Amino acid sequence: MTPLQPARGTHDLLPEDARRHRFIEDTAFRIAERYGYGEIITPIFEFTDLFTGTLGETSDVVTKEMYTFTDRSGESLTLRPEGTAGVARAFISNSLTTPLKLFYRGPMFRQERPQKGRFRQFHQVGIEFLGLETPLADVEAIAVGWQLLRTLGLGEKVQLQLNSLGDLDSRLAYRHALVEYLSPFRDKLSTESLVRLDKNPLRILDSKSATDQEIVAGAPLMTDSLTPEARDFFDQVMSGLTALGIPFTLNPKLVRGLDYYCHTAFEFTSTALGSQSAVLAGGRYDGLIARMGGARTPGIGWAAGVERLALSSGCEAPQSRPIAIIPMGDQVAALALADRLRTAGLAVDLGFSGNMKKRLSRAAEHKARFAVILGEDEMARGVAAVRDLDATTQEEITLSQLEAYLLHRGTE
RNA sequence: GUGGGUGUAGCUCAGUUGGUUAGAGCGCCAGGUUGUGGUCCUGGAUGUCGCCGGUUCGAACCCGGUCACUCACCCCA
Repeated sequence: MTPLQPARGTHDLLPEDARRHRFIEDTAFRIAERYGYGEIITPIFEFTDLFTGTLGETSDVVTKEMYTFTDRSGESLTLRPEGTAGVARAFISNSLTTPLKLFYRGPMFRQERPQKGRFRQFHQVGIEFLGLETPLADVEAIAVGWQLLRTLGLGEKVQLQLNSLGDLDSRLAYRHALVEYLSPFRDKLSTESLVRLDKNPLRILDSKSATDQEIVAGAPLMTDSLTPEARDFFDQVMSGLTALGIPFTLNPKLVRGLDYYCHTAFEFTSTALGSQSAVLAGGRYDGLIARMGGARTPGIGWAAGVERLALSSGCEAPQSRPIAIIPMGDQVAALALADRLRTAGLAVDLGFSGNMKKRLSRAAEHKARFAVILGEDEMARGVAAVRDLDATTQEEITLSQLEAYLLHRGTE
């Protein structure tokens, strides 16, 4: 028998963590809604080809991290490693029309070695804005992310890095220039980067090897290879961000992991996360949907890691405040009272064990707002002591009025 | 996938050069006490010392393997 523990890189979310998790997701959706986004829920697994065809042959996500399996009918299926491919597929499958703003959330799966802020089943929230090619769409999409981070209390802890990958022509030109520059350094580059030189040279830019960085320091800048059109697009994105008061820093070495990105690439990084610093990242992917076989449809989007947001934000998820009922006498009567209050929509914390003090302190731990003490004396007199745990005041209420009283106070 | 660190009670951790029935604090449970926000007192339960194998008269301790966690690389949100 296997040990009773969760599979590697997966976790149980206990109530306290789950509350934070849901709060982050809900906050993200609430904010996206203000920008006109609607939620889309796509399947957690898709045909394997969807991912191999769209994410890029060179990405590790495809080549060695996917949870791929064959079902009983012999179909190759894959647990989604990210959200955009599924949303794009849904856009085509359902013949949706643009402009379209879609929000998604849910689990993603990658078989990586777990570490801080990185898990095999992790959760993302994300948005996709389809159909507009204007740089203002990029600005607005980034604004959604910025609002989210600020709302979660991360405004000060996070930095927006911005770059442009340019259009296809710009990209090819730059790739060429970069390879040309790097080739003379072949014997000095790290072995990883040597592989990347052929496979995905842009990746060398964000290599963490010190010697690579020295070499890269003198490399031509991506922004210098932009076509005039791409340059203009990027300028408009920057001026838009400035107009909205969103601070950013240019990072000409910022690269996107997945193949389908062009033009705007951005990444909000947090210092609270060790080496997994990207907390919300995305970019423009004008070629993706056409490449999948749909009509040519530009798009911009981002995804944020819920666990990473939870790790770096100190935000407190609001908690419901129950009414604590402390029956010292007739417990059946207390149970009935609690049930009536619950039917009326109030949260009630009913404890049967421990002495008065213990129950009161437990009520405080559970963030109860009121404690209703049903002592034998009081019940004999037909009253209950209602203690306001915030104000530490207390008054006696007759049992017949108790329900109305709590309903009134509990919703004020 | 590669490298480092760590695995002892629910949690945080002690545990001497290998030596009897493996400990503490906190938490938990029961009872008592104090009627009004963590009190105090008494009592109690809980461990295959991560797992498997080896060395040894004897292993929580030494060795090998394995699993898990963790940090970094790779990659990525």
